[in-house]
Amino acid sequence: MPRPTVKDIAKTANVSLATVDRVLNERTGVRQFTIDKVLKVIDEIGYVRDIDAANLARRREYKLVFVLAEGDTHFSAVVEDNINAIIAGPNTDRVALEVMKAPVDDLHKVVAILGTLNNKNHDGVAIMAPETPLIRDAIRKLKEDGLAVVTLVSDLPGSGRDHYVGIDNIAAGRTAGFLMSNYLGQQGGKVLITASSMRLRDSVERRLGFDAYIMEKNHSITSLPSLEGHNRPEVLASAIRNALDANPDVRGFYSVGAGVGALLAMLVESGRMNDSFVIAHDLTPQTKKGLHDEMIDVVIAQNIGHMIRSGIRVLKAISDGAKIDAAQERIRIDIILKENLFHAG
Amino acid sequence: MPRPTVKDIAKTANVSLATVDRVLNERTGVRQFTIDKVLKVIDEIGYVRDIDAANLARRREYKLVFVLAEGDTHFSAVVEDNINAIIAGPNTDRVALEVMKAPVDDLHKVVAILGTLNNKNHDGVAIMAPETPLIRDAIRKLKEDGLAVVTLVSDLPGSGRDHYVGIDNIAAGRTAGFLMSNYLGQQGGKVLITASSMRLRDSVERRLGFDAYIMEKNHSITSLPSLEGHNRPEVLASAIRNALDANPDVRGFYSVGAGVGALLAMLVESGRMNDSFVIAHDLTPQTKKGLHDEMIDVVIAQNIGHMIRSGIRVLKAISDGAKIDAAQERIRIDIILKENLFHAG
DNA sequence: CTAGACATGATGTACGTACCTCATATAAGA
DNA sequence: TCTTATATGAGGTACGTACATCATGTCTAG
Repeated sequence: MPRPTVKDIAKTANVSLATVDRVLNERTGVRQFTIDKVLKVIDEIGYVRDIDAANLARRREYKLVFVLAEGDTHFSAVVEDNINAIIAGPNTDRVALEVMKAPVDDLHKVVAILGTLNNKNHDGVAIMAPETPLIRDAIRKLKEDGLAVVTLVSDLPGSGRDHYVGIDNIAAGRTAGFLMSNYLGQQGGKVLITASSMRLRDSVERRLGFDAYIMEKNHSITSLPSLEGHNRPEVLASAIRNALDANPDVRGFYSVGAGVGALLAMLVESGRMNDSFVIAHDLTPQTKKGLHDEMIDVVIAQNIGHMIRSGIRVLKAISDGAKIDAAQERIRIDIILKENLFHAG
Repeated sequence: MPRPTVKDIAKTANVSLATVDRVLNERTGVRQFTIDKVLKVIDEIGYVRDIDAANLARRREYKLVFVLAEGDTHFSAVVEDNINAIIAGPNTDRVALEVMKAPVDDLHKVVAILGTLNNKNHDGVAIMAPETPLIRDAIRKLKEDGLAVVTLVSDLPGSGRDHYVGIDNIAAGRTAGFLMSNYLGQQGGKVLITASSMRLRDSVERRLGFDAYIMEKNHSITSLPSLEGHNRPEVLASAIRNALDANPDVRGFYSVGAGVGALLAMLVESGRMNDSFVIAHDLTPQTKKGLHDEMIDVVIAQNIGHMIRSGIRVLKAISDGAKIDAAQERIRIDIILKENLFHAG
C-alpha cells in the first residue's frame, strides 16, 4: 500500500484538507482539540511529508554558504576545490551553494562575513574556523536568527552550532599514537610534533589523543613539545632543525596540522628519510607526494568530498526540521598508506 | 536564474511541449531533424530533468532487491540487519526494499531466486554471492531483461553487472600486509592465514594483496597456506592447531574471511594472545569483542550502512539512466583499532 | 438579537513532469 | 484527387504539497 498523503489524513481525521494543511504548516486558526486530533491521526497512519513534492510546491531552494578561514593553503584549497566541484556540477538537489573566505589571521573579517548572513539571504552556514570567543558569538547570533549552522573539520563546542561535521580528532590522534607505537615498538624513542597553530581545535585535539595513547600504552616513547609554524615554512623549518640538534634520538614525526613541506625538507636535510616513521594529516598534493615518495608512512585523513556532502545534507535536514541520521553522517577516520592511496581519490 | 524547465526547451526550440515530452521520453512520432533540434537546445540551455518532479508525476517507486548468499552467519547477519533497518525506517525516498536469501552452500537456490526476478517485478538487484559460472549467467540474464544489477562486497567481474559496491579487496590485503610488516619488523616470522572458503572472491583478493605486499617489501615474513573452515568452526580449529604445532614460530594471524571464533579460541588455547599480531576483516559482534579484549589488533572493514546506501543510490541512478559519481560511491577501507572502535559504530 | 471573532470547509492555482486524447497540417501513395 | 500515414500542436489531468481566497458555521460579548 502506498504511503499515506494529506488526503488520507483528512479522510481519517474527518477534517478538510485545508485544516490538515493548517496543522501541518503550523498556520493559525485551528482549535487545539482539532490540532491534537489531526496529529494523532498523522502518527497513527504513519504519514511522512513528501519532502520532494513539498519542495516542488514551495519552489524551494536551499541557500547554503561555506565560510572558510583560510589557513593552511593546501588543505583549505582542497576543501574549496571540492565545494566548487559541486557548484560546477548540475544542480540537481535544489541547493544553491556559495563559498566565502577570509585569511585565518584576520578573524575580524571572518566575523564580518558571518555578520552579513541572515535568514533572508540564507538557510544554512557551514563554518571552518579557529576557536575564538568572537567567532562563537557570531555563530550564536546566526542561530538566533534561525539559520542552520554546522562546524566543519574543527568544532566549536559551546557556540550553539547544530552539528559538527568532521572526524573525531581525539580518536584520530589516538590512532596516530597506535601506529607510531606499533612501529617504534619496545625500543621507543622521541617523537617530534609539528603544527601550524595550536589555536586550531583540531590540532590540539589530535595532540591530546596522541599523548593520551602514548601515556597509557607505551612508556618508552616521549613526545616533544609542539613546534608551530604559523604558516611560515622557514620558521617551522628552523624550529625543527633546532629540535633535531637537541634531540638526535628522534625516531618519529607527527604533523598534526599543516607545515608538511617544511617537515619533509628537514627530513631530507637531516638524512632521516629512511629510518623515521612519519605520520601526517589530510590528503593534499603535498602529503600525496610524500606518501608516494615513501617519505610519509601514514596519512590520517577525512574524505573531504564526503564531508562537504554530509554538511549539505545536514544543513538541509536542519532547515527542514528533519532528524539527522547520526550514523550516516559520522565522518570516518581514513588511514591512507601508499598501499591504498590510489583508492582514496 | 532558476533552472530551465521543459517549457524553456519548448520556447527556445520553437516546438510544443508535447514534442519536447516525446523527445525526452523517447516516444515515437518525431522526425530525426526535430529530435536533433530539441536535443541541441537541451544541451545549450543546460536542462536537467527534475527527477523529483518526474518521479512524482510518474508515481514511481524503485523496487529493489538484495539477494544474499548467506555464508558467514555473522557478517551476512550484519548486512541483513542494516537493510532491515532501512526498510523499517520511514520510506522517504521512493524505494521499496526487499531481502531474499539462500544458504551459500546451495547456490542453485540463489540462482533460482535470481530466476524469479524480472523487469515487471523489480527495477534493480544487489547481489552478494560467490563467483561461479551459474551465478554469472543468472546475472547476465537479469541485465538482458533490463534490470539494474550491482554486486555487493564480493565482485563478479565478467557477469555484466553495472557496478561493484564494496572495497577494493586487493588494496585491503595490501593494507593488512603493511600493518603486519610494520609490526613484525625486521625480525619477521610466519603468518597464518585463515578463511571460510577461497571460492569467495573477496577472500582470494585479500590474500593476493597481502602476499604481494609481503613479497615486495618484507622478505623476512612467510605466509603459510590458507586454512579453510567452510563455516565449520571445529574443522578450522583443528586445522589451526595442526598448523601451529608444525610452525611454532608463527607470530601473525590474518583472517581474510570468516572463522574468527575458531581463530580466537585457538589463540587462547595456544597461549599466544599477547605476543601475536592479529588482523581480521569486517566488524561483527565477534570482531568487536576481539578488539575490545585486545585479542585482535586491527580490523579491516567496510561500513556496511554506507555500502547498502551506496548500493541503493547506484541502483536508482542506473534505473534513471543517470551518471554515477564514482568518487562518491567508492567504498573506503576502514582500519578499525580499539582506539577508534567506538566511532566506527 | 446581532456584530464580530474565530474555526472550519470548499475550492482553485501552482510547482515540473508524465501521459493521454484530439485536432490539424503535411507529405506520400493509390 | 482522395486516402492514409506521419508529424506536430493544443490542451487536459494527475502526482503530493503549499498557499490563497471566500463562504459558512458557531460562539461570545454587548
